[in-house]
Amino acid sequence: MTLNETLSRLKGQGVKITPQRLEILKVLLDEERYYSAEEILKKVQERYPAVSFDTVYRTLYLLKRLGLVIELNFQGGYRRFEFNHEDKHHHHLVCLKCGLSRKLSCCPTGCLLTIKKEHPEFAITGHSFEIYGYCEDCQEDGND
Amino acid sequence: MTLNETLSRLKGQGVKITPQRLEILKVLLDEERYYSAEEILKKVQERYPAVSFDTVYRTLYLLKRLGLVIELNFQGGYRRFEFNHEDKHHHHLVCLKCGLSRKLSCCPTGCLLTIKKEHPEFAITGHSFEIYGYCEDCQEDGND
DNA sequence: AATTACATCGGAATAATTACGATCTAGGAG
DNA sequence: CTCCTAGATCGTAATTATTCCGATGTAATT
Repeated sequence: MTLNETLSRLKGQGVKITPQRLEILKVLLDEERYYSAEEILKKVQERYPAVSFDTVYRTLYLLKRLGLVIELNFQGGYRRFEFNHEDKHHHHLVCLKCGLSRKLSCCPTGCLLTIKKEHPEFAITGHSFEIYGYCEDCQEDGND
Repeated sequence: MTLNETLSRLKGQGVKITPQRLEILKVLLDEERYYSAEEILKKVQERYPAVSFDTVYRTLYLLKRLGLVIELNFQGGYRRFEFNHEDKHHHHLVCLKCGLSRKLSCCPTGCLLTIKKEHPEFAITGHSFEIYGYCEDCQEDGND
């Protein structure tokens, strides 16, 4: 999705476009990877030094509620955020070091169907499927 | 795995069995579900009121390193811990309200193979696959 | 029973996230 | 274009989860 498409979609939902929100969106759209809240803050502060964490978190959760951002909970309790370029749901291959993510072509739907049959009493609301490892660049540095 | 099996396995690894560790193990073995660190602390304090968070966290990560405990990162950044009853890797159906978990019979190995072929440059170290929802009991109360 | 390496306690430090009152501003109305 | 107002932001403080640390205690070996 382009920045303009995103903006008009936001306007359509009655969301105000502030310079801070615009900058956060630019950061998210710039690179296809998971960002920590702090990374986003730092990048936005390069242009708007006064931006606060509050704004970053509020904007991220706003975008998440609207389906434009995906949140991932890494092992160790680290949360990261990525722009949801497509509308349809998909999974990721994620680098544990730099946060780079690659979209995956497959989704374990077969498993899901089996599970729904096996546990009809359970109200399933969602699932996670992420593959972790180290990308080409991060394998070279010692990864700990 | 029974408590005794677990204890002898720990002794075999040179781990001291303290009353606190014993109590934490009893809590984990009692019920098949994910616990937050705080829940475990509370339960252990029923018997040993002086136990500290430090001990709980240290013990959990000790058990995790030894493969006896699994850690899961819930949406929202909540970390929870469960005893790993079996040695072989498996996934869970998890209740977002009470933490109850049911072991799943299937693992998306098909997907994994496809992905390995598609991204040979990526060093895969692990994957997560969890299904979220509400268990029978928690559907009745308003779930938010 | 003595020894000692490792555990624990309690509280303080750190880190991540959320809350809040005062101030500011995007975008619609006139 | 200017005014108006709901909603956004700032700066900071509060909250929450987790980790650290020095003093003390203890499991298990000798």
